[in-house]
Amino acid sequence: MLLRIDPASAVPLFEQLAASVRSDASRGALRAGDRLPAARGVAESLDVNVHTVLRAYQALRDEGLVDLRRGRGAVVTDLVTHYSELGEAIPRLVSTAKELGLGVSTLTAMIRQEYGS
Amino acid sequence: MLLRIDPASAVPLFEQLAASVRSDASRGALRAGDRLPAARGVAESLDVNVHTVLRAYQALRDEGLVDLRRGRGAVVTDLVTHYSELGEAIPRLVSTAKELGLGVSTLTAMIRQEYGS
DNA sequence: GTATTGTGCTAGTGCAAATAGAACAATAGA
DNA sequence: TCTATTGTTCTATTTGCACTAGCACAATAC
Repeated sequence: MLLRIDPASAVPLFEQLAASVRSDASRGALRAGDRLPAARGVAESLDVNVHTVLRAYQALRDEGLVDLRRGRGAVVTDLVTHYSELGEAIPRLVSTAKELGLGVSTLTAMIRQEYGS
Repeated sequence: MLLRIDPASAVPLFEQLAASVRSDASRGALRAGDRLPAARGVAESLDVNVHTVLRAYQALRDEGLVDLRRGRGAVVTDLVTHYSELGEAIPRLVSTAKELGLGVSTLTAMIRQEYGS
């Protein structure tokens, strides 16, 4: 379990952290019952604030990927199996978009639009 | 040509405006040579600032979807044909994500992650 | 019992979105 | 050519969010 961030990116740190976990989930590197590293430890090793890490964890809890409780930490739920199902569809769409010369923000904006309808 | 926004959304107004145009493009409702409504008119009818509309137009210009010049307005380029090619792949992915119970931000975050790799 | 871990609170800083007003420049059309 | 239209550029202000910081609190594990 390794969390990665790019401090220079425009994407918020807490979103990068959550995305890092989701990425592991869709790659099959995470299984139900696995425990994410403690927020305080992550914060120290990445040199970010504890609240920032916890905000990422809470985002993952809101979408049901982890179970979050004090004393115990962040535990991956059964939902993780669903994430790996998207592990094929997403790279396919992204490569298509790249071939067409579409940027990230363009593609995500189109998806947001589609979601709302 | 109808631009729609949701002032209550967390998504920036200028991005919503750009997304609205992209949506029309991918639906085939826009053709090369079509002209977007003047920024001042859009701003007035949607009750937003002119600069906000122009920022959306400039974003569309940066990605090559429109040609932007004073006096003439925003004219849709040939790139619009590419957008319609994604008109099938995106709804398919989105419906899959919805079936899995994934939210918008989750899906877009996963795509951002995939894009960077 | 004690350390660990998330929860909740207040407060401050920095940045981007959005608004506002004005002057300017290129294009279209009469 | 003259005039209205339309995007461009500039400065300035307000607002909200991300992030940091420190602290006390509560639940869980060992």
